[in-house]
Amino acid sequence: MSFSTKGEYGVRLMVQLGRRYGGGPSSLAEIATEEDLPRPYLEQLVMSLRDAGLVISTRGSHGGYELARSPDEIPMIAVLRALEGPIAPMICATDDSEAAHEPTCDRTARCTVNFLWIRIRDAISATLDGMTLADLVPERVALIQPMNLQESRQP
Amino acid sequence: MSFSTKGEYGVRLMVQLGRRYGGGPSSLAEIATEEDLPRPYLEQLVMSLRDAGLVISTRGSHGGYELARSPDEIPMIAVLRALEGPIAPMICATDDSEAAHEPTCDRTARCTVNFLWIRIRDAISATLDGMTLADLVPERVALIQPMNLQESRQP
DNA sequence: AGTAATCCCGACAGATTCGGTCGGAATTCG
DNA sequence: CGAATTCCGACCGAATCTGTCGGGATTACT
Repeated sequence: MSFSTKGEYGVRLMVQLGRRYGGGPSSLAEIATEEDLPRPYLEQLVMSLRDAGLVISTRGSHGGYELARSPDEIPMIAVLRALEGPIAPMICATDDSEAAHEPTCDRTARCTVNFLWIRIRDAISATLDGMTLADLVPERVALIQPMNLQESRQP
Repeated sequence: MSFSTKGEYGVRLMVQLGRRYGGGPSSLAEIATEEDLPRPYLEQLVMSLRDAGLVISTRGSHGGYELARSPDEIPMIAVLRALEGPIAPMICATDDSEAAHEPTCDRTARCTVNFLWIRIRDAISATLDGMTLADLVPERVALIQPMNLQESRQP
């Protein structure tokens, strides 16, 4: 099971915006060139990010997109939720409204199976909860958290 | 991002086989009825499980499928890999051959992004590594690990 | 031997999603 | 005004998902 390229492209877009943070809006054409991604496709993705309040847009000439907040205030779980939808390995394990969605499970044997999806969902959420965009912006990764790269190599 | 119904149906199938473990082969028709799933579709799924060595088949009349080993010797990560393919949130984070697939990443900015996918992958793998089919077979869940259900409710 | 049950296997097919493309309208800056 | 840019909806080919169908191979039972 995998994320789609929406997730990948969108995160790369956010990283680029992170590097440019504080320098005013950047045009999509600029970012599409730098990341070698199709600009019209990025247009679609950035809409989701804008609707989620993660980036703000400036229309007209010299317009573009920029982060709505500083990178360390943008949790990666919010980015991926905006791009890929709710983080749920299975419908019966959505994490949006945390309470009272048990009735969606109708059969008995499946409850034990549900337990599996919930564990997976929680593992992903826990990982994403601990990360912000700042952890992925190159300068900060190199300066502040070099040990994270070491940790993740061979766990 | 989510697993497909292949994963769900396949796991439910395995749980059913877990409950019947030790009682000889069970026909797919039987399991399809009990889980209310389309039998021809289950046929496809069970092929993957058989090819992965997780279940063994007996042909002919009174034939069917049964677990290849006892439930506590079947790690859930093997079940999901057989059903859904490699557990990788993104192509650059496959976990099959653990060494030397860095060269697939060609751009520089993406390396920091790759770091994210690897963390997610590791989180899922770690969760799945700790679970076997025995954890999902109803009787054992109720008798041996009731506290797990408590733990996972509101983390 | 015959028959019923069952796995095995490949082909097909409708729906949905993925991964974009295209064209144009609206907005803003110079 | 004109150029740059976002905004937005429509469209589209390919792949995947979620099955269905038909028949062949194998075995147990009578």
